[in-house]
Amino acid sequence: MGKTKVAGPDPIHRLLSVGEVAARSGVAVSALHFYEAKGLIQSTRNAGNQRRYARGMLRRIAVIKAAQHVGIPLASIHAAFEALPARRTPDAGDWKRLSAAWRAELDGRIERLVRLRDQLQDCIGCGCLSMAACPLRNPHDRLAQQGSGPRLLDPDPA
Amino acid sequence: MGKTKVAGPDPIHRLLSVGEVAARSGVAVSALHFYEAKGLIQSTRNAGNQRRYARGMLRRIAVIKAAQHVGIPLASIHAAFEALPARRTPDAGDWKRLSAAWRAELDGRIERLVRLRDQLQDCIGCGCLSMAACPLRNPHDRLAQQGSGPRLLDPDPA
DNA sequence: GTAAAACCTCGACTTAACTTGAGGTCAAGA
DNA sequence: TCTTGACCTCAAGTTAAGTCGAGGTTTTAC
Repeated sequence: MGKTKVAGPDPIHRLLSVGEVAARSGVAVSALHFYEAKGLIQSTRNAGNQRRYARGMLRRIAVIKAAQHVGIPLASIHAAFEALPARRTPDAGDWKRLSAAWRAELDGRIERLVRLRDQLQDCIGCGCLSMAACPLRNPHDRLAQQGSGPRLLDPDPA
Repeated sequence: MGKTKVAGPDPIHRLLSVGEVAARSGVAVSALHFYEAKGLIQSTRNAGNQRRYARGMLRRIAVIKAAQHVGIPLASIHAAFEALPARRTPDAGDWKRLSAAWRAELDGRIERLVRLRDQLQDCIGCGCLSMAACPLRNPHDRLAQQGSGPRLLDPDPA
């Protein structure tokens, strides 16, 4: 990827082309198209039907990336964005609420992962999956009762 | 799913059919076929070309499920299994080594997730992605240098 | 001995999150 | 003006981890 030309010191209100947004956000042009199709970002069009982005979109994209990075699926990000003010640019308070919600989700996920880690060690490491204490154990005398087999470890509340 | 018939108290060396394994492991028959195609499990065939599993395969499947549950992809599970003794049944020590390796991986993942959670809060929550201290910030003066954009947060070492 | 249940293979479909390519248009510099 | 390079749309491909169905065989139970 060569560098996208940037025409000098941009006036603060200049709209950005899709290539510029891609370069600055580190997201591929195709991904931006994709996000737009999914309703995660918006753009206006110029006379020649090319996308033009307001600078604020960069923050939105940064938030998308951050959320993705911690494993939040696009669908959830989309849902969270729906809760943001309709068309006015979200302010500090808006973003703060968003991050608090995700923080809670992450706390839960971390906690779950810690539990799983410990169980994994007990279960695989014990060398005997037939021990009564082992959650991994699948007792011969208790076959799949619910059609979904033994719920090893814990069910994913996602 | 109706219950699969089990012909009384099975002799300990009887081989299991795919349906029995499915019922006991809680894994669908189609998934067992899939795992076999991927080389994660093995079976022999009877005269009529039907799969027959040694009892030990149940443990292997339990380990697959446990690993999957903590987010380890099948490809990695497969790789880990390659390190197990070729055709002899893995013993306690073998499984112990495996779980230790995964434990380490999980420790890393948890640690990373904790860091990300804290950064997420600082970055999104701060209400100003342009602050110098914010890792999410994408400075105007430092455009994507390596063709992959700013490495927000931290790269995934998986 | 026959019917139902379980099994077989193979190909197509599913979701997520994109990428790649084809075929065509728009914009900017020499 | 002309030629790139950036952009457009839309369709199809990709990976993971399976599921589902069709069409056909084997086993089991009565």
